[in-house]
Amino acid sequence: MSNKRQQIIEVAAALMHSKGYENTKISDILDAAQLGKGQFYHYFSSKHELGLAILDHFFANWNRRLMENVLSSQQDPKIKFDAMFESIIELHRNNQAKCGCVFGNLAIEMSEHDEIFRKKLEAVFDIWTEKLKQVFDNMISPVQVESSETGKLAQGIVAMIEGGILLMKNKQDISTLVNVAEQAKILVDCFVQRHTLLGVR
Amino acid sequence: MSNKRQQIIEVAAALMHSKGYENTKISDILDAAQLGKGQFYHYFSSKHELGLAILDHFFANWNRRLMENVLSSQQDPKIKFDAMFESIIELHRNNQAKCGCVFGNLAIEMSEHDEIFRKKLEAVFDIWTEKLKQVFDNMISPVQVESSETGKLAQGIVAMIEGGILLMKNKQDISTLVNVAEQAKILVDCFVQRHTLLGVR
Amino acid sequence: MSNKRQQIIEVAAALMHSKGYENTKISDILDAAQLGKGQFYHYFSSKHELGLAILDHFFANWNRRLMENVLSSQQDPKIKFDAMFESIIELHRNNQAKCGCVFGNLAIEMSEHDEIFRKKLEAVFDIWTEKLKQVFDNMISPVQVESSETGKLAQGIVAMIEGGILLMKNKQDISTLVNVAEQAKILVDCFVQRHTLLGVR
Amino acid sequence: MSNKRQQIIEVAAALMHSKGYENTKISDILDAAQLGKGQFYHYFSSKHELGLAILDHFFANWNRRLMENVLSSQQDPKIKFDAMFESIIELHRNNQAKCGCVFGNLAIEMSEHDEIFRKKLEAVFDIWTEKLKQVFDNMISPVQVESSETGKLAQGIVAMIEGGILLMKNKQDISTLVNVAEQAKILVDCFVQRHTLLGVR
DNA sequence: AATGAATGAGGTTTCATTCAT
DNA sequence: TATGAATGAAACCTCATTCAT
Repeated sequence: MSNKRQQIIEVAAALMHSKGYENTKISDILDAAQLGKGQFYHYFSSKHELGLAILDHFFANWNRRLMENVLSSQQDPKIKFDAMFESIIELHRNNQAKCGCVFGNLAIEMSEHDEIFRKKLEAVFDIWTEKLKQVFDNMISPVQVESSETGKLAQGIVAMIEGGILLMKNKQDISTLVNVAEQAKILVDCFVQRHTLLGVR
Repeated sequence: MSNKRQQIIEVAAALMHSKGYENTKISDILDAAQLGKGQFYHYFSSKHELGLAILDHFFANWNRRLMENVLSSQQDPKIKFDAMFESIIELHRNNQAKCGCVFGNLAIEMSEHDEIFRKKLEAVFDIWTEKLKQVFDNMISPVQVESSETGKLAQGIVAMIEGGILLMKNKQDISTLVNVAEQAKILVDCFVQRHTLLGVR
Repeated sequence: MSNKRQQIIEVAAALMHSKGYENTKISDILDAAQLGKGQFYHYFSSKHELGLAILDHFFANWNRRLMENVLSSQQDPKIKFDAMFESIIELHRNNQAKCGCVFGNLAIEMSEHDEIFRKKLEAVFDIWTEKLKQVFDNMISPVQVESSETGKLAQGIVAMIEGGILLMKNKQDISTLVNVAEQAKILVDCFVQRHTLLGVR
Repeated sequence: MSNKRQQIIEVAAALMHSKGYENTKISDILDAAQLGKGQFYHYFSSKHELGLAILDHFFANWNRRLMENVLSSQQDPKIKFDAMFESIIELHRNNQAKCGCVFGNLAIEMSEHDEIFRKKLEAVFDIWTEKLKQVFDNMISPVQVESSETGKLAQGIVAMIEGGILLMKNKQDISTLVNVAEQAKILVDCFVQRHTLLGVR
């Protein structure tokens, strides 16, 4: 895979994060990457293919940064859970709280009318939910709860984060996300308390 | 306000809910409304103005249906809270869980690059949050908590709903939203329990 | 059907006759018709649709001029047959023997890769063959031959004419077509002689 | 002449036979020949030059297969004439009756706007006509007819074949060509009969 | 000889908006 | 009001050809 291709992906990824798929024009990309008019189709067969490549690019980064480095580390599950929020908040603080979550953004823009995007994005949210579920399982272990319980909690937490980012993007204010993260922690604390108390009994 | 103008708004609202602002073409609207191509600019000065009118239209409906009829009714706050979820879930079930929330959709598409849309949408979420806050205040009354507490919870709940709708739209499966609603209720229950117990003391 | 649409068809028909489908560019058409850039798609949904409209236009003219006015007239079949050649030769003389037959041209350019064009063109050749068959049937009537005999002769004559036009276009010399027409008449004379002699017996 | 050059010609010939000159893209050729994108201009100065080389390639094959092996053999002229049709029909049967005659195809596509192609193609048809004329001269020998008579017949036969192939390509049905070949033989039989009877007298 | 990146003109198509009637 | 024609910038994409290595 050539260097230029990667360069295009990176430049375009920033544009697409900020402007969405449709509103990112190929000419914008080529201008930003300082490439000639005909170059784009040397590296991508279509704008759609680029969009998917960008999604893969974001997925890879996110997977490494959050799923592997944070949620799969050997630390205490509570610490991992908190670290996830720190990482997410840090990211959006760097973006002035304006861009939102690429996955959420694209889910809203593309899911209804593009099945390929929809499936890829579904995988992102599924992986996230599953990883969080494992973290929650560990939080209450050795107590065992019906497996679907932690899975449902995990989905609720992912929803809170995505919704929190959405509100933050609209308000262009990071504190919105910070507050929603607090609420998410409370929900998890509730859950843990309920189940560890039960376990102790 | 003429009849035709309202007709355009209603037809366009459905399109914009499903396809977003940019992907809704004026010609699509006029085709769907069975109006001549020149009609549009008699009623709207630009596509942008139509977009805002549609947003107002959605706001008015939503305000009446949810804010007034449900959240401002004289019923028990818990019942109102549950009724809100029922109403939301009913709406999305009718849409085959595919369209998502117009406000969330437009927030993601427009907030970063269109300040007017951003402000209007911000108002929607602010009103919602404020109304919910009052419901939560009533749930724990006569206990008094620091005002910001219920406000933060309300924001968390709005985030959960928006995030739940986002995940639902991506999965095209209403059960996602149903589950997230459950989690939201749990969070509120936790809150209420914590504060009413304290209050009793 | 608007005037401009017809104007575009006529301008484009001349270009497509001379340059073929692919080599006729929409910008050429708009230049020739003195229309602005965006006009084309007001009248046609695609270049392909225009191509088919042009084909219909040529078909209508050809059908009226040759099939109806000449081959369906009440005259003696031999006279009709000769008149057909005169009409065809006259047409190509006016074109300096350069353009060839639109139907033959498009058959060669489009048949293999465009089923819609192929079918429309097939209809042209089928109608022509059928009309000629009837003329031949009349030439030898009241003698009856197996029906397929005159049909096969008719197909052979159509082939000669199309091939004659092809050679003429390549040589840019009308005399090629004139000679091939002579040969075609000889073939028909042979046929008539063989069957009327038999009939006399 | 290098090996690769010949390889390009052969691959491109097949493409150009099926798709014509304009619709055969250099990148298609290089893909099909499994060569790098920069290779083309080492072997050809332009697409135009390649087109002419392909024409020469087809001409050489055709000349050997039909003009020399068949029409110039030492056999009886009637047998040679029939063998020519067998060879042609065999060729098109192998092509599923879809491609048509390269020479006819290119004559229609190129003659009007490319004088070099036109001349080369004219030579093909002239050679063919001349060779057929000799065959016909031999059929009626020792009877002598005015030389132009057999020449005109020959041109008529070439026209029939090209027209028959054109109709066959449009119908995608080999039986069209088979029938036209029958009609061509009838025309020649007529001619021979007329002149040998005269000659016997 | 060989590779694939680079160029850039130009192709079809889209669309918000304006104009003429 | 109402109609649809007109405009033209700009979108995505194609492709013959040239360049750098």
